[in-house]
Amino acid sequence: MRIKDESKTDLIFKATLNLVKERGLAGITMNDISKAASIATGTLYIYFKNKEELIKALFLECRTVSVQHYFAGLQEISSFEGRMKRLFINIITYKIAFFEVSAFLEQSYHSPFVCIADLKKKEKALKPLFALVKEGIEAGKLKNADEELIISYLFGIIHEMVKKTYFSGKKLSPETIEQLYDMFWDGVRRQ
Amino acid sequence: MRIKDESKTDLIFKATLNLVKERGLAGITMNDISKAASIATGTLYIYFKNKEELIKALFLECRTVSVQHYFAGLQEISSFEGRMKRLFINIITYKIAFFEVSAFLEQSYHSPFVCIADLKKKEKALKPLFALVKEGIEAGKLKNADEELIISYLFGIIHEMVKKTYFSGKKLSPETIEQLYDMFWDGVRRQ
Amino acid sequence: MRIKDESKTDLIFKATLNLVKERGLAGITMNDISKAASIATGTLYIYFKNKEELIKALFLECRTVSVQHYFAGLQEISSFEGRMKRLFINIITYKIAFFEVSAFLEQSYHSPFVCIADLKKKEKALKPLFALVKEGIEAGKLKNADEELIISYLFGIIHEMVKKTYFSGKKLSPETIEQLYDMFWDGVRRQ
Amino acid sequence: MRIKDESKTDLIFKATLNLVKERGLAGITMNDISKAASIATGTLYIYFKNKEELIKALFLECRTVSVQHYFAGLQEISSFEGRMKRLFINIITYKIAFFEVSAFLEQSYHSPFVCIADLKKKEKALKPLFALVKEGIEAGKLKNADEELIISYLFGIIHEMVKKTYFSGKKLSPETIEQLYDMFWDGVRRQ
DNA sequence: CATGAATGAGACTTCATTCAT
DNA sequence: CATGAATGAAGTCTCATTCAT
Repeated sequence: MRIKDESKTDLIFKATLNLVKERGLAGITMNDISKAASIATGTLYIYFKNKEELIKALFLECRTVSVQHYFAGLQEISSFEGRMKRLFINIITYKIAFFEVSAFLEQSYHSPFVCIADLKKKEKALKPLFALVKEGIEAGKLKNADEELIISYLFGIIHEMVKKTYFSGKKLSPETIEQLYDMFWDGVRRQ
Repeated sequence: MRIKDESKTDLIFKATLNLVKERGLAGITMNDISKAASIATGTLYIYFKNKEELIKALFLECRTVSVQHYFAGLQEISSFEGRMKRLFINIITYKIAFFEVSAFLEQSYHSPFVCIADLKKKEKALKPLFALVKEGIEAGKLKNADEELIISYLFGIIHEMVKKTYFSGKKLSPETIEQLYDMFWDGVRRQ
Repeated sequence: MRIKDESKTDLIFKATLNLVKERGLAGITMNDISKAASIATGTLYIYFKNKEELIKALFLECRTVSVQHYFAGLQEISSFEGRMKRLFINIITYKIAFFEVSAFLEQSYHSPFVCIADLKKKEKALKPLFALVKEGIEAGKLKNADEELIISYLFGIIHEMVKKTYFSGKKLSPETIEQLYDMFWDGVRRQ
Repeated sequence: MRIKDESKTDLIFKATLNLVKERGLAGITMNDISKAASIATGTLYIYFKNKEELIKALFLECRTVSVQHYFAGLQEISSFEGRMKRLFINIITYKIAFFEVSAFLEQSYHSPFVCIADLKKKEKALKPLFALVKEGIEAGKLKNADEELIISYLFGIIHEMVKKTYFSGKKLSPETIEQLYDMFWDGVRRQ
């Protein structure tokens, strides 16, 4: 018999992400996905109970993978400032490079597929980020604001830039990233 | 006669905005809208050719009204710093108060309903904002960055905060707005 | 607007009964039903939430109508024997004339559509029959057996005969009915 | 090798009968059957060309086995009355004990799987029963009615009782069987 | 032979749109 | 204009059957 190939899950995920990037979460059908993944419609239902489960699974996968990239290489850096910058660069670089993931996550929040319980888990995944911010505040390096406020500020800057970059069709130069980081940093550092 | 028309259009718009806020643009049907607006399905098609036109019209309406609020009372302020701050407060206050408008606009960008031509007009509507930023740069008050970069920075911060506020279910205190503005301002002012 | 025509429910019911008679409950699709009723598929879903509800509603309708026919004209007859015979004739005549109803009810019992709760209500509908049998027993005219036993005996005889008649393609002559009734009566009367 | 085959066929048959008893013939899939039989779906198709063949084969098997039970021990009884009673008891006892077989046969008649040709063979299998009834009529012991009428009467009584017993969840006591037989016998014997 | 993943036709159901009233 | 029942194309999902291992 053919062995159930878990790499097929990946195939399906990739096809879905590409379609969502192009047409939006609202505009894709199970038929679209199966065709994009070069498999039969019925096969989708071997790997996922229904459309909702497929989207939910993809959502969780995207979030997990995203967060892993965010924190890559961070523990090797000693200075707080270095880690902050590396984190910023990590996030924006990843979100640009894998815009489909970024776009999918964004749209999932407003979809009927992802429930609040799933969203709650996000904060857990971002704990190291909270810790880093807390460390900065306590060390007197960041403004004495609510951690969540600072994190919203961080992601807000990045999200908007990533979107703008994608829709403009241009590349994001290292210089622009540097400029953006400077704005971020000047905004949060204690002055 | 004309008055009756407009009031019904408004009714439809309001119903749609509320539904989108609750279920997302992907999850609403023409039937949902007509029920929420307490009119018959067929009546929708008297006022709008089809679903796409309805969404598009609502999109344009939302954008126009939004921008009007953004710039309200701005010309009465003389100092650049004052106008910048007032603009920031205007935008975030409006987006919080009319989250349904904000959420709808956000989702429309990724929908199959709003085309690129429609989006292009946005920049036109935001011209006064571009002018203000340009003025700040030329006056040496803002960092010497690309105007679009600064505007992305501005909206990024606000969008994220607005979303966070809505989903947390809490109110946004004037103090927090003040804090957020400080971060914004420290990020963009020339230092 | 077109007024929701409750006679359409009847149209759907009749189409369904005919199809079930010909192909069995297992072999019919919503598409089949809509075509047989000369309406669009979607229209079915205006009148019934889904296939299960359609079948269930038809089941209840068939049972109600059947029982009404069983007891027609019974109260005009004074003698117990007369009422018993009239009932027997009523039932077998109705089941032959409306074989589609009879067949549908039979098949519904074994379908995934009709639940036990629905079946329970049957006994309530047949109460007058139980009363008649009880009367006969207490008057010493029927064998002193459990009422349910006697009623099973009654329906068993009829059901089998009705099926046999339909599948043979022949008519059931009054003489044969008479013969069958004699067998029934000799079986139940106290001797 | 051949033995292994037959044991698997049996396994499939038993699984199918159980499922039909629980969910009805309409509600079972090849997947259900394979799971209930603890084999792979593909294996089903080694033993049966397709679903129709499986059901048809099971139908024929059930009928053959049923009839064997009906006539078991009959030739050892000398009196007509004794044989008649034994037959009645045999049939009802078997149908109660193997209700799944009884239910399956009943439902098969109305299914798209069993064709008329298959049904015709039934009468052949029941020839000894026809002979017995004929003997009774000619000996002046049974009413002078059509043999088929008497046989319908016999099976009708039994079928209804068997169904009632199963759905009530209770056991059928020997006394009740005796009572039912008395009703049957009083109904058919010449008086 | 046995397996069960893969297939895709066809079932059930939804929903944008039309139309008779 | 307003209505909402009717439509049917298109979506989601199931399941008998095939096939690579």
